[in-house]
Amino acid sequence: MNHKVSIKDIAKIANVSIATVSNVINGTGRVSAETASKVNKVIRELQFVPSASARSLKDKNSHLIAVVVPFVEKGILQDNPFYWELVRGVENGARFHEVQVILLGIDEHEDFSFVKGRHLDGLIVVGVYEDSAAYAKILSLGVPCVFLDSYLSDPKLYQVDLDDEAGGYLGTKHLIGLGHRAIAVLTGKVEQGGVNDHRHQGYLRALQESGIPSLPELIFEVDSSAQGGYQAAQRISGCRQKISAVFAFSDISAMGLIRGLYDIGLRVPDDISVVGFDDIFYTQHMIPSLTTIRQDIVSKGQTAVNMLLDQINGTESPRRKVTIPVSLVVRQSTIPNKKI
Amino acid sequence: MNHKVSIKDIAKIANVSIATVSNVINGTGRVSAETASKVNKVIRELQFVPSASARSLKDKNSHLIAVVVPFVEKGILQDNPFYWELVRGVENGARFHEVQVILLGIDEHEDFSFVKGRHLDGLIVVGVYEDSAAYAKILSLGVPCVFLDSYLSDPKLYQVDLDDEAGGYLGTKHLIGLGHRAIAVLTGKVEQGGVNDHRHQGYLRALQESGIPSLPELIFEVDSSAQGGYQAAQRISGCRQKISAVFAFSDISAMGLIRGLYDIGLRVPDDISVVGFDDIFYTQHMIPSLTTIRQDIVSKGQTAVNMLLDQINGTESPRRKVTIPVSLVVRQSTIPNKKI
DNA sequence: CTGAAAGCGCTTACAG
DNA sequence: CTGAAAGCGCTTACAG
Repeated sequence: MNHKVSIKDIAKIANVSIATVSNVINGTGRVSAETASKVNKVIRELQFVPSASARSLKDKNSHLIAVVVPFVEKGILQDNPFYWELVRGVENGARFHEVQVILLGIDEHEDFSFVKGRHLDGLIVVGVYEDSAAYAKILSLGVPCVFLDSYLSDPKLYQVDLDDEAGGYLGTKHLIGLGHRAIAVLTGKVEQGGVNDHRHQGYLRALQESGIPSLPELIFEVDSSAQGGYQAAQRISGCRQKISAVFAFSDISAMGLIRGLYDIGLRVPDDISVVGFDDIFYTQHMIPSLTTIRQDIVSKGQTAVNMLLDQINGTESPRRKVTIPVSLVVRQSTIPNKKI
Repeated sequence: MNHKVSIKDIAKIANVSIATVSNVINGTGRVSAETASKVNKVIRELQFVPSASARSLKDKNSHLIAVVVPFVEKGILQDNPFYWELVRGVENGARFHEVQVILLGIDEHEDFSFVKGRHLDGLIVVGVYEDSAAYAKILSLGVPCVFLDSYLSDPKLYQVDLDDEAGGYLGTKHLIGLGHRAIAVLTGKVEQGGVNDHRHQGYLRALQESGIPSLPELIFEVDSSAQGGYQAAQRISGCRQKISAVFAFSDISAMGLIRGLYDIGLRVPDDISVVGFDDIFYTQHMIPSLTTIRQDIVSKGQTAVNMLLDQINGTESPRRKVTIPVSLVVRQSTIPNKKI
């Protein structure tokens, strides 16, 4: 289209130097009100927008951050809608600060060269493990980061986590309160000290508190996916222990589980009670609606952005680690244990 | 951290000029194999990554595209997981071409200055209407665009749409085949010539083909959301016509509807059959699982990226308009009309 | 209060 | 095959 207008064009038309135009734009230096308004007028007329590339070439910051999420398989992002919620939160928080968000899936071969290449101001990293290659590479980048759901041990790191232990505890406690004793858990992949491990710890604490022994055969380490939950149904119904309740560590696996149980003739909640985790938006529309542990995913994303920007701007907030609270939402998928 | 290494550092160490380094990096000009390998070695050693800002300052293209999606309310993205699927497709397609993706929610006040500011190479725009302010502004930008689900009349525009009319036809035909005659539709917001209008046209065609009169009282223009579907349940059960089947133009509203019907004592499919639209991943895990019109959302995103990049690179493909096919997936939510 | 000039890290004709 | 130089659009000391 129309040959891109630059600061030079503005300067020429406004009859000032480019330095002055720059000063007007950035509110730096001292400019007379008169000159400023003259320049601003021209800027408006020509719809001038400063070049981000030129700026970041000098400045050394790009007002660009990336949300880094792991791929499931090569090249394709996780299909858990959880990520969408998170990204919505990040977009929302970033927008408020005039920063733009690049979305980025990574696998173990990612070399993160784009971080340098694009002069990214910072990274929001979701779910990396301490011993992963990605983690090491990210740290070596020396760029501001906020880690989500990662439970990293280094206290210097900025992290946003959920109170997973409390979630595990609350869900289990709820079931115990309903008279259930043989409570199975669908943990998803358990990494030492990771999200699911913490939820599991909460489960154990609740059990212990009520003097219920924890049985290893009640732990099902199946995939955190609908398929994973679906497949678990078989194993649960075939279990020696007559399981009366299941706590799935993700709504998505709870959904698969319920469907799986249904297909082998078991009804929720009549035959088995089920508790999920996350409170993904559609849990309330399921039949039966799902009792679950609620977390505010959008606010998690917003919190992460804010921490990242504080870090970038040197407004070092004292809080390096934020824990988002959870709560229990009781719906229809859990009822008192009838065999009591 | 370590003072950013530039092309100059490489040149100095490799004992060549910066022009040569540039040529090696880009495979341009003529460079002896010897020199090239020497330069490459230094690049590798210093882990040099060229600056995207500096490049785009010269080049005039940034290898950055944006996915533009409308906000529901101010500042927050739609919560329909449909968008996540789409974004996954775009990320995947873009990755393959070494382009990065900015995610951007817009409302009617968006001025799109970031497009100029960031020198974006192109835009993938989801669901804008011909008479919207956003549409006019986007066109005036003069930047390559691909419009998704927008049904714009200008034949010059690059567009990816779904075969919505066929979808509307297939779903309705399926219900008619099962003996249903009083078939209600939950349309979502109908814009003249838009997505839902096309689906509605398909519905009308199927009806007409079977000699079934179309009754205006069977058209429910409720929100394409779980809430919208939920609220429609009341009106549907209270309708004069004894409705035996409902075709919801989104899975998300079908889900809300089924739940709403359930809450007032109506069972799907026994009392009412329901067909959805989209085949969002969890439809197969619902109880009953949902009969729906399937579209491949991920491939829609991929197609859009490819068209956009062809356009950017001047590899003008002859196809300006691509229509993604739909198919019917029969599951448990539809059964023969018993009152026949 | 305002302007001339250097420089950010590249690419691209143009010489040689 | 290789290099010196200009220039992309800004910002930032530094003069005046």
